[in-house]
Amino acid sequence: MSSALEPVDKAIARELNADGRCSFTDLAARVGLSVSAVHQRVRRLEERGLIKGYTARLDGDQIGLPLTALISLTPTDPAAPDDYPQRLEHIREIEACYSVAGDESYVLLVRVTSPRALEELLRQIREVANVSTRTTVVLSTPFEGRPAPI
Amino acid sequence: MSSALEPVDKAIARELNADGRCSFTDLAARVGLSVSAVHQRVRRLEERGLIKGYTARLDGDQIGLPLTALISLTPTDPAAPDDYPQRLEHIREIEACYSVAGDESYVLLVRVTSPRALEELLRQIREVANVSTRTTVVLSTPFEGRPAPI
DNA sequence: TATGAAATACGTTGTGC
DNA sequence: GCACAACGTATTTCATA
Repeated sequence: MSSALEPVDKAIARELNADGRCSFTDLAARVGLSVSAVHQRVRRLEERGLIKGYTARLDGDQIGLPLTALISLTPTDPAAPDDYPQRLEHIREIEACYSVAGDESYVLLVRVTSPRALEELLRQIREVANVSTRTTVVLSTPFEGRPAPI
Repeated sequence: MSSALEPVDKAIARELNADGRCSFTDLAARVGLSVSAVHQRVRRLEERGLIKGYTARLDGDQIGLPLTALISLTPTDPAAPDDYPQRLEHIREIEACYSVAGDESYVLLVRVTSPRALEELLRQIREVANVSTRTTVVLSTPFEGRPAPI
């Protein structure tokens, strides 16, 4: 197994998760280490893949993607090889893809410009992955992307 | 309605969404504007709420939250006032809360340490929000948090 | 809104512990 | 693995167009 996560690294991860643009100077102060030590540790966390990247959280409505949906996938041909994520990866409207336990095989989180765009996206997903879909439209998002409980 | 999104602001949002720690200097070069102009625009996008914040994307396994689940909520008492998000907000294991169209009222995305923690979380959600739950366990995450198609 | 310049703060690397 | 110091670069503000 991978080596245990030290409290300092945990604190660094927590702080950067809550504020991804936090300066190394601030970060150092918050975790009680020198700037260069923090710098070194952040680099290692990035290399390890514990920190997978940094992103600005955007408002869907304001960037022209006001329609969010959850799409559950069921293979049409149960004997087909399970390469669905690969087949779907190039579709940029798909923000996330989860392999799930339950009646269906995958759940996708998608963002589109309009109901028409959703219709077209569903057609594309069914075609490219050979699946049937069940779509749950998101009416509103009380909250999203909250900091992890670490 | 809010004023239309200019191409430059769109580009800024796209770049920061893809790389949240990108420097203003780089950003300026990428969108073809001076550093101070970009600085000004980023501030405005933050104030407008188009940029809601910045975050480091973390690996659930490595931070000790290896179990992800989607939880659908159905109110036990259909006559009760709909203040579910408020009731659930304090539970930090809940990363996102979507109000959805369909058989159920809400879908939650949660991350926990173990099956036992999930069991306890479900108990807590049912108690605090007076709902019944349907849980879909995530087996693996082929991809997540990809950049928005803008 | 944009730019360019000036002052301050920060990132980054090397050295020694 | 950490701290300190030194250098170059980035951020931030302001004056000006």
